[in-house]
Amino acid sequence: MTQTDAKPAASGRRESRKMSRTHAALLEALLPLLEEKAFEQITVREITARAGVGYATFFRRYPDKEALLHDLAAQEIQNLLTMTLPIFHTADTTASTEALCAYVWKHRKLWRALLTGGAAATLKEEYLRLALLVAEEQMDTDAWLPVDLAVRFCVTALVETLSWWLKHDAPPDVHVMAGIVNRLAVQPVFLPAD
Amino acid sequence: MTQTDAKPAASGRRESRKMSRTHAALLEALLPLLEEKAFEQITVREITARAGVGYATFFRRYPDKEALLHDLAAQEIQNLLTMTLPIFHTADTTASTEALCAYVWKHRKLWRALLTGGAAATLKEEYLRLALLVAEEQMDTDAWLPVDLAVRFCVTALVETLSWWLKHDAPPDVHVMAGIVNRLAVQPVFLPAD
DNA sequence: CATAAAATGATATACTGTGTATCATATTTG
DNA sequence: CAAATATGATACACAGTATATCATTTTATG
Repeated sequence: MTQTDAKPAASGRRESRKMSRTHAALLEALLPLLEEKAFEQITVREITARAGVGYATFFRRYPDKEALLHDLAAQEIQNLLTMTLPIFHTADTTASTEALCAYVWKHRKLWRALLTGGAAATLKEEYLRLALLVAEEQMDTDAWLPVDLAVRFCVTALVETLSWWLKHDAPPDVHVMAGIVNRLAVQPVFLPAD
Repeated sequence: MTQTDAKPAASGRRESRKMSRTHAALLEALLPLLEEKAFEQITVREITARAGVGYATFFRRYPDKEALLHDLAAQEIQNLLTMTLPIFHTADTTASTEALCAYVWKHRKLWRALLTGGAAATLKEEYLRLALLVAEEQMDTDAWLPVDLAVRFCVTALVETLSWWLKHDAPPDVHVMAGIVNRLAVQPVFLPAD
């Protein structure tokens, strides 16, 4: 994910091997650190030390820690969103939900780091931002529930249930988890009956 | 809330008038700051400046910012939890949910500051901590949903919907909001039918 | 292969914020 | 009034961020 274009630098200039190595080293250094501690208390020094890269070099590529996290997560978030959207266009939401859970489970090492550390809040915000963009046009819930609240609820419930899943000691299998996600995060939005 | 026992200091020693004034000044200084910006980017210097209190004096009472926030919010969180619990012991959850929303609306100035700033995460954690303590004994959901996940979901959904409510420009009235909260945060846990 | 361009490492520096220590002053308590 | 103590002001050590500089290494190019 994101081997290229970390810092497009305006004009399309290629990334030398050296830059690529530095780039990859920083990305690969963050992941294990996210498994160890919360994102907020990871220092740039730790990242650069683990990456085997000079401290100042970090700021030549990223303006701050958050940019590195975004670079690491952006593509994965987009993927997850792409798998989330079909849920709201199908009569039977079960299949889509199960596909979503299967995807997360397949990439659970990455998602565990992204969701169970202190990075979760940042991740959720970015996810929410993208989701709200496509919500107005694509998603239509019943009038009793404002669309923006519906999106917020779904994303929040999804992130919460998934992070519970990924940090659980004896996690339910994909099918069972999909059922839970469906009932907690999806169905409530589509059950308008009073 | 919490005029007394901010720092029990082991042996029960009374709090002089001077201490009380300092104590109250700090608590009352945090609230307006929370309405202005996220908790993380509020500095101790700002708090003490607004409280009209020396910088070092802050650390004589609280070990850090978080302790002050906790002191400010602890009682309110307990109150909210007390109003939340009945929801899970009644057949008709509507009445309890409505009482909860009415309470939050009545204290909306405080809760808006607590939930819509960067303090929300800390608040939610504390709320969750207390809720999990009483969950095992009091709350019983259907077997398909692990109790700890049920509690996490409810608290998360509750905090999310309430903070949406409090930061909304034209917020729904208490009755309508109670209906939304009921459907999004409460019912999903109690609708076991497949 | 030689040379210019570019990225890096190492280091110094400015800055912000935290938390502690000290001491003179003001206030409370007995 | 006198002792105890809370406060204000200040200095300080410390950690982390972000920038700047320059010598060195690597890469690109003729």
